[in-house]
Amino acid sequence: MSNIYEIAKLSGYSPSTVARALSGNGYIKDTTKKAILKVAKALNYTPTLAAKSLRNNRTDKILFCIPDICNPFYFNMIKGATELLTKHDLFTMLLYTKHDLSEELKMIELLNQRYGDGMIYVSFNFCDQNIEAVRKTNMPVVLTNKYDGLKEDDNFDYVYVDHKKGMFMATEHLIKAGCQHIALMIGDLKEQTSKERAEGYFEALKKYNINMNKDLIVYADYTKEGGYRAFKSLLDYSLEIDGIITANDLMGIGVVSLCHERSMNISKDIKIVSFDNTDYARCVHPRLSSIDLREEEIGEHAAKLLIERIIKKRKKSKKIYIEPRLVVRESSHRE
Amino acid sequence: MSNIYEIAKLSGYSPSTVARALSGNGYIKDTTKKAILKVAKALNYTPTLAAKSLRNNRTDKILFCIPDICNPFYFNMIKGATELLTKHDLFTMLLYTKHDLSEELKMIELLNQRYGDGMIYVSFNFCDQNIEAVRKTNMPVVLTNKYDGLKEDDNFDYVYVDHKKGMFMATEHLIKAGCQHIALMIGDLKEQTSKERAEGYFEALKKYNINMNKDLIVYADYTKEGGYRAFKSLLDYSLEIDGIITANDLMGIGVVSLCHERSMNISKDIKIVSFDNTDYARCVHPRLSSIDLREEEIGEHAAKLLIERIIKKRKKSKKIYIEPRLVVRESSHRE
DNA sequence: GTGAAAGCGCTAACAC
DNA sequence: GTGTTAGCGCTTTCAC
Repeated sequence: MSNIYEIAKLSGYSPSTVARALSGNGYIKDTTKKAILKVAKALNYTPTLAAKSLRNNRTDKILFCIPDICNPFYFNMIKGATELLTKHDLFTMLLYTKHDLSEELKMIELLNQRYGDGMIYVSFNFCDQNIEAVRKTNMPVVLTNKYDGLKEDDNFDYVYVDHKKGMFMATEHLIKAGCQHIALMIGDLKEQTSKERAEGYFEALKKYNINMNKDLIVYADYTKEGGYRAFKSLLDYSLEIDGIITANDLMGIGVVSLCHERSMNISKDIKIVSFDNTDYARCVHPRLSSIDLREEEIGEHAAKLLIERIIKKRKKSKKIYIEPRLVVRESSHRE
Repeated sequence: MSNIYEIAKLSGYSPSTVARALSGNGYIKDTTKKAILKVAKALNYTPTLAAKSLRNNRTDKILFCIPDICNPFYFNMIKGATELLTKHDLFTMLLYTKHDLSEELKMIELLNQRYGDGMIYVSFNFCDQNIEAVRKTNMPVVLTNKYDGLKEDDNFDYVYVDHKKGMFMATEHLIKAGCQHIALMIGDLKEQTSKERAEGYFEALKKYNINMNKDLIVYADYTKEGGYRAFKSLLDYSLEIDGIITANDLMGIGVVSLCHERSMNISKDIKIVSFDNTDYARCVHPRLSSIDLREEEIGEHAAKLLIERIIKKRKKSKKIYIEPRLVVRESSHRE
């Protein structure tokens, strides 16, 4: 690796003149600049990031923590964010936390060590531990979910999609389509996102005076296989079911699989609405109705907030609220 | 941010003693160590990466370049690699290149600036330009594909899956299942991976004395929509087709969509084999037969090679060869 | 056992 | 318009 001093030696100029030539800042004669750049090129010079960021306290990188890279739900979010960040010469560093708190804490520690200038933090479960760790970093962090334990002087930005409302919309849609026995397939209610979503389901049932049947709620792990198994146990319980909402598309696909296996007619025998509106929702037959959480916009907004903090030095926190959207497809058509 | 000097001041010890306490290296009295660590904790001290890596010429990060995060093909590869790297305290930094050469060059430039200690480089198209850029970095890079233009003194590691053989297996499978008019849906043949795969198709046809019909080859862009459109144009050409191989699962799903739309009986009217064997292959009905390229193992091997270079200082290059595998499912069952 | 000091490569303030 | 210098926070060698 060559450095500024080598270029200085070879070109016969001082290191600071070399620096001027390379950075474009400060006064410099055109001929010397050219001469220096020529030497730099010959040496295949590239600035060393570590030195630069030690000096400037900037890394030009953004940490993007996602729970799971295998879930297409995050693709568009990543895309939306990355595109905007790139425009401001910020690189996106993807880190995946495997849905695991201790991994999340490691990533926050990375921010603390200044692996990046800021973080977009996606988690299903903001809790006291991870939020406290984020507080300690004292760095720009955008949360992509609500967290109810915020303190008075907390200064986080966040982009919030109303999961509860999304679930309300899904449930209402099935009710209006004529369903009376609507099952809910959801994750661990200790996780905040699952909890919020479940609340939307309860609220909709209440509004339409439908009695909640606890046996119609099954728990699964947000995977296709999990959805398949959970739906099987539900069916084997021999309950009357005419609609089901799954808390993500992958589980929805698991449900579809089993319907095919058992020759159930989707939309006639049972209507399905899922969550996330990813590519997967359009892969199966019939295609799944799904709640669109508008991830690309979440990503864009998160990036925007971060850019404001880092580049424009905004001090006050901002909260952005995004409305979910119901996308109706064949899996829940009225006969 | 606190640093070693602050801790030194507050604890009453010199910076170098503080460093000893924090690193665990060198002689230090147990009581002073404890005292120093206490202060460090009180100040919420974390070492600054930039300073560390400037000094040590190590970042403990690995750059992982992938063409497309939206393609589940890479998931398992990332998983396989990350798990191994994590065990050696190397963090994986995902960078996606959007299938774009200039983006790839940017990522290589990042390596040059020592954003990471090494790189796992996935590309559909290793060409003189990107390979030359990699050469110039003089850093450990593992290529996950073959590149024919290697020079005598090149010292790259690579993990190589035989795409040609995979395609040969797919084609042979359809032939043995009774297909006579096998279409091929593939990407731009200027891209090396597409080209290799196409060769496997030609070779299999040749071996079984089936005349190659150029009209049966369609080009698509490795997306579901692209597959759908390409297959449509193929059908509208009113050719006799009893089998089709798609160069990835997403295009395969596009084909399945159209089959459903036109009420074609998959496996009876037309047999389908796709490539990659991702989750998507098991999402549709009937499930797709697919060539498994064993991505998780690719990732693991790539990580292993990199670790050997970085930690064990291996100097000589290594090449690892992985055999593809055919996974037969309902889309290509013999009647 | 502890302290002092140099240097990784860059930037920016200041001197000439 | 160019050169000198100090310092970012850490590690490591040498001195005591």
